[in-house]
Amino acid sequence: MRWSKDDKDGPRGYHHGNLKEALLRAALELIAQKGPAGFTFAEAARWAGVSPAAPYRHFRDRDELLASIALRGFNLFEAALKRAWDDGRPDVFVAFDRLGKAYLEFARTEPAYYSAMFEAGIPLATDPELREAGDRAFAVLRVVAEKLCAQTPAGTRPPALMVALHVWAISHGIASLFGRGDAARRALPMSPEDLLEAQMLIYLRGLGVPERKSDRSG
Amino acid sequence: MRWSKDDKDGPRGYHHGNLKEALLRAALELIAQKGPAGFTFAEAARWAGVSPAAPYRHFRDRDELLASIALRGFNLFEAALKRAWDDGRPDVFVAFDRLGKAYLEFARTEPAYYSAMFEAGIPLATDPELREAGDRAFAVLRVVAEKLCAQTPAGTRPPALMVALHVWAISHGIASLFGRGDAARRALPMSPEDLLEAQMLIYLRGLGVPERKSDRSG
DNA sequence: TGTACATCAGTGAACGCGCGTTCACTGATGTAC
DNA sequence: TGTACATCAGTGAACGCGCGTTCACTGATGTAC
Repeated sequence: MRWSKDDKDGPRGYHHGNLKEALLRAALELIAQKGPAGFTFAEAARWAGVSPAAPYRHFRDRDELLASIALRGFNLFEAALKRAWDDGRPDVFVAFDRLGKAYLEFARTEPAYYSAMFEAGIPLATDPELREAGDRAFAVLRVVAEKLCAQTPAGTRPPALMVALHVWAISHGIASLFGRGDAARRALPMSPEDLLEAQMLIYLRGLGVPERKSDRSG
Repeated sequence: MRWSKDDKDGPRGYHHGNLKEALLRAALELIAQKGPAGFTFAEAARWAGVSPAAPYRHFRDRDELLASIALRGFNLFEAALKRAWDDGRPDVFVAFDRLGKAYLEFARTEPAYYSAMFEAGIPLATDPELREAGDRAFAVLRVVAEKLCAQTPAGTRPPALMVALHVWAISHGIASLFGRGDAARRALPMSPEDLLEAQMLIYLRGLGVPERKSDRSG
């Protein structure tokens, strides 16, 4: 399928009408198929049903397109994490569990965004807008970490920032090693979701967060 | 610098003498600089000071060269982890801490091997030799996990395989998010080593492994 | 030790290909009056 | 409502480039006798 002129608005003739959007979608599809390195400006144009010169009206070059994808990815990611966390309702544990599952789900269902964000090697330092979007997504984890820390015994309470980084590292580790079912990764005796949930429960126990009555087993 | 004919054995003239090795080294250097996607057969040949047709005497194609690198990487990785673990001497905790640091050190000092092994998307399924090498490296973590589990209260003892996967995920998560100092990654308020050590200690506490007297702080 | 020969490991020229990029251009759209 | 014009968003042809790959070849090395 092609995200071309007749996608939704009907045929547009000479002007595409929504080429920028179509190029982003084409790039997402190509990245999902072949990884961030395996997409070219020219092929994205072809997918959009447009001449190879057309993309230059909308993006300076390949890297700018990739950065746009990462930017949008961070925004979607932030929204997905926020939605899952839902301000910690009905309680911190249920919400935290949802958060982990949402993380894995994002990595699995949006592999192109995920790899543009974390694996494509886009230099965050040089793009403030991108960096801020990444920071906003991380801020969600940061808030979650604060709520978790608030549950720990006051004497040995760890820094929330550190806990946020731990949560991120665990999630990213599982997502990138096991979370996307391609042939390069190995088979598992349990689902990534179960693996992550178990790991999070052990980690929380280690933090000294009191356990809920129901799930002692992990 | 070039890994060319006069590298060690003196000038060889028409025959390179050790081209296969030189190509592997050139590829490692190129991958370290530009990522697994950013190395080409032709450029590796140029680095080795050899015509673009020469590599075909030693590798069927680019993918075979990449797979060779991943294979060697797994072997080196296994050796590094084993060396760090040192059969759990002088005790499980000290050895486990060393293991984590060795993991991060490998990812940092051998980024080319590391990304060929875990990020290049080489299909493990189709290359038994590669898969076995990867399995042997993982087996080290598996043994470590068993020793850790042996320290936990018998009633709630978790499966060693799961613990091994957790240890791997934590290490990989930190290594790939924070462990290599390129511009794409973000600044941290603490070293990856400290971050990993703290996370491992919390995890062990959560497993119910009794703590050593000295380090209650994490 | 010397010679003839087979094999090995390179050369270098050539090819087709797709990419990134540019350029002058032109059809379509929006707007002022 | 119609017309003139400016601007926008595309075209399509062309370019140089580096890559992967092949081919007949040849210099170097090893070995049999």
